[in-house]
Amino acid sequence: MAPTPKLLVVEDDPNLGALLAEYLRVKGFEVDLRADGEAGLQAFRGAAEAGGRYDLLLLDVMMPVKDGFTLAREIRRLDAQAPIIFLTAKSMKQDTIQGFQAGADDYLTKPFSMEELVLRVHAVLRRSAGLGLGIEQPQHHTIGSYTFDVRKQLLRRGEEERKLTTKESELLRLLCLHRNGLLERRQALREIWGDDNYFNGRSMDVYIAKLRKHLREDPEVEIINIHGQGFRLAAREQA
Amino acid sequence: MAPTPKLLVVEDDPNLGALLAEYLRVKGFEVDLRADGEAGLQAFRGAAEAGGRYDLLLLDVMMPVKDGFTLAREIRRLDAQAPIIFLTAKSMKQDTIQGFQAGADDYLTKPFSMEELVLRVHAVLRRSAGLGLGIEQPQHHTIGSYTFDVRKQLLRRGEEERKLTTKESELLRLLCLHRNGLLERRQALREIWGDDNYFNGRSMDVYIAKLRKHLREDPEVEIINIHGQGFRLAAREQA
DNA sequence: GGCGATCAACGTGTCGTTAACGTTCGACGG
DNA sequence: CCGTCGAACGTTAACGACACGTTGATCGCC
Repeated sequence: MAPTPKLLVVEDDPNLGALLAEYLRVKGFEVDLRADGEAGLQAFRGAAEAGGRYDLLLLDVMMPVKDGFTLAREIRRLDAQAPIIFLTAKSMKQDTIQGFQAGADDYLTKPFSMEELVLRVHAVLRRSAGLGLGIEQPQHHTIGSYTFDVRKQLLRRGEEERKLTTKESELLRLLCLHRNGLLERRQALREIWGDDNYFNGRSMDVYIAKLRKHLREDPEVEIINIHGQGFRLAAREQA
Repeated sequence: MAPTPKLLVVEDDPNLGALLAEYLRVKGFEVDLRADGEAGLQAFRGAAEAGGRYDLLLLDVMMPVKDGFTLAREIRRLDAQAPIIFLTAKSMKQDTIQGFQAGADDYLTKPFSMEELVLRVHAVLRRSAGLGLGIEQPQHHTIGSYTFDVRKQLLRRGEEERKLTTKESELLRLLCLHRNGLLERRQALREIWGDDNYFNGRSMDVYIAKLRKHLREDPEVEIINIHGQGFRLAAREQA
């Protein structure tokens, strides 16, 4: 997921579709937009034939020509692990919705906020990153004498157990993935904050400070700044 | 359970059935799919005659020809310890659901996420591995010094015995399934309430409070909030 | 009416951002 | 080398937004 993730949005409402595509592009995604299921399927096929691949599919459920669920089924036949997020309408009956939702990696009920959408997209991409290669995203890191549980946002050292906030956790997670290497400022900012402006940069520095505080009981663990570049988590893998 | 576990999925909705089967195959299971109870029974018999055996059955409850519950009873006559997970609809009455629970190792309420399904499948397989004789897996949990009977909705501690309401019981059940792990807010809301809006969220908080009250006699049992993520039931498995 | 579930309201705590100010870094000219 | 300066970074505190906890009222259904 290092470069810009590629999304396919299939949404028949042209207004909403354009809005979604535009917003997601601003947030740093590459977006293809199609207006119905048939066109969506063609886009998916086209990408596959061109040797490419969508990282994530956003499918409206209620569409003319071919609904989102049917489309999902056909796509899953081509690529069974393509991550899919459904966009469902509030007005749908629970019963009819059930089937759709069951096959999704996630789903959003309209109306939803753009912010919420981006959050979900990131979550699903993170989960499915490296899935095809059978590389499970580690849920658990060892940092010197600490252990860090990503999902539970918990940092343990012996009996001590600290709850981390979401941002602390996300940042520490990225640092762990680049352990003893360089975590670039921009990359971290874009992945966690979605945008690297001045203020987000300051915010990130605040969180670096918080993490250093959390980790300072083990003198062998350090978060080192590389001026103008980023940060490096210096720590050995095993206690 | 060392090699690929073999599952039988019986689901009349062809869309959902295909999705389930494909997803589970991607996740490393061998999957047979049947569209109604009668066909499901034949598949089960066929496997037995061929000297084989399914490791787990996933049965939709509402099906034409032969519903999931009837099918389960007939299968249990042939193999009393066949692990079974039911797929139930939200719209079902609680009463009938409780009947199903009696014969189930677990059940999922539609809509559920694929992730959740795989989690439960693994859990049941783990439990049923090396189970020995045809002991029906009782649907009850140990929570610190409490025991929780899901079917009877009873929470016991020593001589004390509290009746739980339906919602209390469902919520506690989900917490138990994720014991010491994270039960995501959205997931719980969707599974129990069917929708995660503001008010359902408040409602769930009300029930979390009630459960904490029920469980506060054992100081080692805690329901911990993970801000913005969900809840964690911290408790040891055995008293 | 009694009970369970939801709704509404309000208090409390947590989180993330921002501001403010201090410190370090590195380039550059003397 | 050394001194200077601006930019980048470090840290703390404060604030606003919002998630959570709790209580009591209300609704709907035996």
